[in-house]
Amino acid sequence: MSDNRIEPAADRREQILNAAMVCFAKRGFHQASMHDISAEAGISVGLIYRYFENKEAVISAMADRHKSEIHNLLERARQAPSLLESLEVLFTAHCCENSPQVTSAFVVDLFAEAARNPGVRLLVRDVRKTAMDGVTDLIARSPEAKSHHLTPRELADLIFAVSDGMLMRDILQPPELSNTERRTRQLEVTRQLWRVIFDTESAVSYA
Amino acid sequence: MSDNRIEPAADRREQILNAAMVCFAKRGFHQASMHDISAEAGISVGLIYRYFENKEAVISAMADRHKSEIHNLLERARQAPSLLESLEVLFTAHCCENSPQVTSAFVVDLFAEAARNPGVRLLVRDVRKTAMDGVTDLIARSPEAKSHHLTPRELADLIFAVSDGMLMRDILQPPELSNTERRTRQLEVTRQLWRVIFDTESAVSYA
Amino acid sequence: MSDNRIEPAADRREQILNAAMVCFAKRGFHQASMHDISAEAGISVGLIYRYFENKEAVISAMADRHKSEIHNLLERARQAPSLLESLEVLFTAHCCENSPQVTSAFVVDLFAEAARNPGVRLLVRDVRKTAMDGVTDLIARSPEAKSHHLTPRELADLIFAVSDGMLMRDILQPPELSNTERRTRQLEVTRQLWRVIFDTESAVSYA
Amino acid sequence: MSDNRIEPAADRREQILNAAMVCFAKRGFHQASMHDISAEAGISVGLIYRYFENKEAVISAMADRHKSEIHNLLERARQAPSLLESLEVLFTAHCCENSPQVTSAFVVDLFAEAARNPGVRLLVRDVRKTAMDGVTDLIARSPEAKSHHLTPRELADLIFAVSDGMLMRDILQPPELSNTERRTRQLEVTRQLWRVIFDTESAVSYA
DNA sequence: AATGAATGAGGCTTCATTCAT
DNA sequence: CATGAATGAAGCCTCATTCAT
Repeated sequence: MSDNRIEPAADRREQILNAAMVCFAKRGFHQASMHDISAEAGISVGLIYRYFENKEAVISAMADRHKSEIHNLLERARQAPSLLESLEVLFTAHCCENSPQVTSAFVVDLFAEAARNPGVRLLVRDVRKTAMDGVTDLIARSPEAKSHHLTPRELADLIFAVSDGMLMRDILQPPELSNTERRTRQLEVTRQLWRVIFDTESAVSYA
Repeated sequence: MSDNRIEPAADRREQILNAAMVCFAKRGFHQASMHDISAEAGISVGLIYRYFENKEAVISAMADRHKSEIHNLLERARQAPSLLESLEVLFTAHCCENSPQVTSAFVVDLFAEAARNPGVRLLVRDVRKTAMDGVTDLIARSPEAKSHHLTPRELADLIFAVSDGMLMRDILQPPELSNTERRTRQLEVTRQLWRVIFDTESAVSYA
Repeated sequence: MSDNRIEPAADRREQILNAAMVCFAKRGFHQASMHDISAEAGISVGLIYRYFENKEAVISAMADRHKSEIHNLLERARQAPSLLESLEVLFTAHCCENSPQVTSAFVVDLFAEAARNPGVRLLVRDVRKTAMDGVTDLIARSPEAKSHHLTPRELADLIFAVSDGMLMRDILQPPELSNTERRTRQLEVTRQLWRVIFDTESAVSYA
Repeated sequence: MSDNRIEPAADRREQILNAAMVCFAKRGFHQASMHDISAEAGISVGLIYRYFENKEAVISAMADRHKSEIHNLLERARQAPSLLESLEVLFTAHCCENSPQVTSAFVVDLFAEAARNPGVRLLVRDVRKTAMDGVTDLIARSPEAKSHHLTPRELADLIFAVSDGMLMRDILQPPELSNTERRTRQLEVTRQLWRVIFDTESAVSYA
């Protein structure tokens, strides 16, 4: 009565997408071959075509998974006890093997793809919008932001820019760096952003 | 006595790199074929190989051009009359057809390539370091930053993150958007960042 | 229940190698294109690469087949009732469509390749050594050679030199010559060699 | 009054052919590129086409040079004081840097080419005929062969076969072997051939 | 006479995709 | 459902040859 027989088709799709994610992160969308993916998944090439119309469809499905992963991330962020902790969740997801869909290399590739592929662009745009709305809401509800002279939306804009920028920064790290180390570095910037946005000392220093 | 015969070899390289930039921005490094590039440059495929050992070498040369373009950008930023204006130069270079080497799509592709290609990674890392040092210096010399509670380096970190993040955001814009419009949007964020970092009102609001 | 399904993979390799042999003999290793081979084999180009890593590997496999063909030849020679008949087997193998791996043009190309390609050189050297040992043994066991003033090894040296030389001679024959005719000419030389080495009349004439 | 200005055109041809010989011996006819040859000759590619219609013509000219080299060789052999010494000259020409046109690798390539290229085949056939006639004559005039039970032509056939066979054998030698060493090995076989053909002891042993 | 930039056909190889089993 | 052999278009690169200078 193992639960991997409940929805075999869906499972297969997952299995393939997991393998594809490994390959895409390792080699990039267009450098990873269907054979790479089938080998990583331990199945035959032909089987992939039973579950996905073509390679493009795998990429799209991947982007879809990214979308739902971002949703989860947002949910986790929402449940954090404070806004700072929410931000820390958002900013370090790509240093966490639980969220392989947020790997820096993958996300950057996703954007590169979005730049040429209208379908992916729409999808990513949609993801960003949802995420942005979520974070705006998060901020709006946080006591710290109440009296800030920037609107919640403006703050969310900034926060997302920094988050994306850190993804790109992460790519330049030596690949042998551990997740924990990379996480530490990302947290430093998070805290700086925090202080810049909310720290009252900035006021004092100008007094 | 036309001036297109002064340095034929160097000119050819430039011509090829210009064409390559167009193709890379349009289709991505690995999706652009050598034939695409030769056609865009109006020459034969074989000729490219007189000037570049292989496609990889074209990509590297491209990354090199990006490096010097960033140097120029930094110089221009340095000459701006105020720190805010420096930042505006830095943040809008990719909305300007004078700087095709800073096109958002190209830069994102460059990072995607850096994620797998150690040679490109080192180069991009080097570019970032130089640029970061330049901006840190810029900040250190600006009166506004003197009494800031974040160090110039920390501020530069933030500024770069935002700058990179905005590149990624730029990619999601509809492609038909004009440079001016895109520029306007980028400037909004720049100003928000500025206010967050330096605006004294933030202090007041906490009073 | 046709017997062409027994060992599909091995059969494919054979099929490809057979086609390659035809092409190599007709045009030479480096003049024969992969397309030529695929066309001769009646398959697609890509399929060759499922069975051989690259063209070099096809050449090597070809050299390997030559090796085993030479082994067979030696075996046949060993089973001949007399040394003379053994030599006739050895000297006329290249005039026989049963042994396409000993075609003169192919063997000469193999040596030409051996001159530049260390891998092939080692392989051919190995083949020669084995063959030489076999022939030396053949001679040592023959009654005619017992009292010869040259050692079996020295005789084998000579015999091989003549055999190789006849391959080269064979190349200069008009291509329209039939196998039987070419065979006849080769046998003449074989018999001359025989008489020179073993004929007692040579003694008489000096008496 | 330097003599390299008497026939500039002829000199250029020689210079090119010398370079071509180096390249052909090193890489083979079809693996050597026109650029290789021009670089070896220290001239431009285009210049080769002023002296030769195309690559094929260079190969043919090369074969022609081989022909005259063989003529010279024959002349030298003819002037040797004894038949044995004539044979030694003939059998070791390819171990001598004075005769680069008889390099083993080159000659084998020439035969490989002759197998597909009718023009080259005719030429090589012609060379062999002349050489064969020369050697037949040499033998006919030598006292040793007078009373031999094989005709001079038959002996020449054998001698040529051995000579060619030794060329092929030479190819398998390790490339680092010096000319002197290779020469020594070739002479051993020459002497064995000699003893087999002419040594009276062969008679005695059968007595 | 000499150069070498330029061309483009053609070679090797890969890979998305199909289909018989 | 699953396999993997098979296809062939397309990509990278080389090289014989030409031609403006």
